[in-house]
Amino acid sequence: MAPDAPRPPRSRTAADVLRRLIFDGELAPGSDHLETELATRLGMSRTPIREAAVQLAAQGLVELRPRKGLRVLPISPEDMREIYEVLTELESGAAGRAAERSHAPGVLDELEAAISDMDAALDRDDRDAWADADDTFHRLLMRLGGNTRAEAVVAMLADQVRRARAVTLWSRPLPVQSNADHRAVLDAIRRGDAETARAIHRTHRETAGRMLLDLISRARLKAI
Amino acid sequence: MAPDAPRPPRSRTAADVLRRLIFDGELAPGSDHLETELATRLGMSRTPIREAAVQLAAQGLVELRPRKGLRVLPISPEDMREIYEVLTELESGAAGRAAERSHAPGVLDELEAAISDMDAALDRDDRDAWADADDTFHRLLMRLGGNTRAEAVVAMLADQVRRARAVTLWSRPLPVQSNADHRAVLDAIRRGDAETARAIHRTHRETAGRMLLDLISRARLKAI
DNA sequence: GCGTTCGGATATGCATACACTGACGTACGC
DNA sequence: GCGTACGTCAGTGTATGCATATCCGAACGC
Repeated sequence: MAPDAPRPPRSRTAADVLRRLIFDGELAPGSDHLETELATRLGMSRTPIREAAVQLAAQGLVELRPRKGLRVLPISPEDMREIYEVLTELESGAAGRAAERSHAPGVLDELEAAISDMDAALDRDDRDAWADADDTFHRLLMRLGGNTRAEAVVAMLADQVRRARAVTLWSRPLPVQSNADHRAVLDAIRRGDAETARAIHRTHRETAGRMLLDLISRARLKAI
Repeated sequence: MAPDAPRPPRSRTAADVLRRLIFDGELAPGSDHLETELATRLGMSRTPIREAAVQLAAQGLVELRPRKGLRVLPISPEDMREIYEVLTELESGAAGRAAERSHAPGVLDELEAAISDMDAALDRDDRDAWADADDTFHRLLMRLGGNTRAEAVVAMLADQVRRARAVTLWSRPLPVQSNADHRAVLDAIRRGDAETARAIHRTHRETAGRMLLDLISRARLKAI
């Protein structure tokens, strides 16, 4: 028998469920939701809902407007630029540090595996699988950077743009260049070439950011 | 008469007061504090205290441990390294972008003023005033970078190390090189020389970080 | 003497109750 | 007809009560 898992606190459940609802678009960007309404919807009282709301607000996913309810923050092109700028700096820094450090043998293989998964997904034209593997790659890369703060910040910002990807993933060109970049970064890390790892990843993110911004502005999306 | 300000929500007061107590060291690093105790101390019920606690936890200032109370997180040398790495990357990025953008006339003068304040404080050997002006300089610099996310992240991390400065400020050498760096960054921004602004500020932060780490490890401080 | 189990004390997590504030609509005055 | 003032109502912010889970100590067994 699995030792029955202790029931997670309701506030935690609330935060998890709300996050999922936001990512899935069930709580649309820009929409308002009263605490009472959410409490009923999740089958709990307002107290844990409020606690979760405060956390999500601290992570920049929602905004708490007294009497208006909790508003799911839309991401404007300007927000997108900001987020990608920070991602670019922190991730390329992590790539550089990853190259400077030594790693347990298996770890780099995981990165390799994520890249292979992306390749395979591209062959099948399975964009969702590609996106998942891409997430994994970037998450592993941050882990290799050996800076938990940077990791946490990047995770938070990645969450903020996650919703946007649902929109852009299907209208963007197939991300083939992306994967060449990933391999080049991995190679540089293997060789311990910090400067190259940093530079390539920086360019990679800058390009991706510009492409997304372009996509969004072409689509006349004022907010996502 | 000033239109009487509406009374701020208790939860906000709680967060502000707790932050101050932490910075002032009245809630010592590593110490535990029960919600009930804090509620009594701040003259309010547990509800707003909890809300504030969740916020502070999200900012990485405290940790919520069921039944142990809220624990003021100590900063280890390792934490310090992490934080300075992120500060280095985000601030130097901001310095670079600040040089690329154009600014309203008065704005750069504020930066200049902060630097002068630091000079004056150094002449008086007034380290507290120097630290305040240094804060102002770095805050303004981030503002000039034009990235509110980066600004928020940096502010959060600066808060995390604020306590440490109380310890290091008095044992470190007089920060004279610091000010030369600041002027050089400002000059580069004025000239629109992004590359130089970025590079100098990066070196500035790297040096400061190494110095602090050195100071802390010399003092055998395992945590602050 | 040491380990284990049981019981009590206690802090928390959550639900609920309530007062207050801000918003909106209506009605009145001009 | 337009602007203003008042009343009503809803939602939040906060307090409080309670059930539960956990931790510590003591007592018992080995």
